[in-house]
Amino acid sequence: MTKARAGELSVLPRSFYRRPADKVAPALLGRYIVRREAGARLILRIVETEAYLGAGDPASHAWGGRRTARTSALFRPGGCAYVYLVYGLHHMLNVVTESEEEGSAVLIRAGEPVAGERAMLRNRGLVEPIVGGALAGGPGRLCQALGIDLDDNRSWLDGESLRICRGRPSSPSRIVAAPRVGVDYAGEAASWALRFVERENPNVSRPRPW
DNA sequence: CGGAAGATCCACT
DNA sequence: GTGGATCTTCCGA
Repeated sequence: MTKARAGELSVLPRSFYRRPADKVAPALLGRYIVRREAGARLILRIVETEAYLGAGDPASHAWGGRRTARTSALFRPGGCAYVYLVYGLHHMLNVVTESEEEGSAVLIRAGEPVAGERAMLRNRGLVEPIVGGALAGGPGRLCQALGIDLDDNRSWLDGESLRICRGRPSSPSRIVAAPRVGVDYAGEAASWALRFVERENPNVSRPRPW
């Protein structure tokens, strides 16, 4: 676990998110998610993301301009969180991109522990230190490790309790693009290379595209 | 109003 | 590799 340095903890400006999701997604690799929880600071370095392009993307919750109570946060301005529940069990953390009403976002799929690993283990309901990469490898695990739930839906990602900071951006040569996970229902869009991972990073979820 | 499916994870074979 | 957990949302009748 590498220590976070001061410059790495400056928050990303909202303008960072005001561009297409397929540009934001790779640019988020290496950034730090910083969670404040009861005085403790939990930090994950982002190592895997997926872009969801909005109304024109059959895999997106905004497909065809669909808009419901659950997905309303997806239509907020870039820089907000969109959190929802799948399978009745797992929370998913998304970053809204572009300007409001676009319905585009980036799903945060995996992170590498930088600080607060103890608290994350507790949040996961684990006692023993974790086996390689599984602490926050996967979107459900990541949310559980950080204690993210529907209370975080609609919040800005530059706030006290949850923010994304500059971190150490992944070098472009180590970024791999691949099809998104779990979107077989989306037809041809299931093969679009909108999943971005840091190559060889053990925290990346399955299947590993390298 | 019913039913099906879901941007997942874990345990077990 | 397969199936079960668990429940909200959404669409069609």
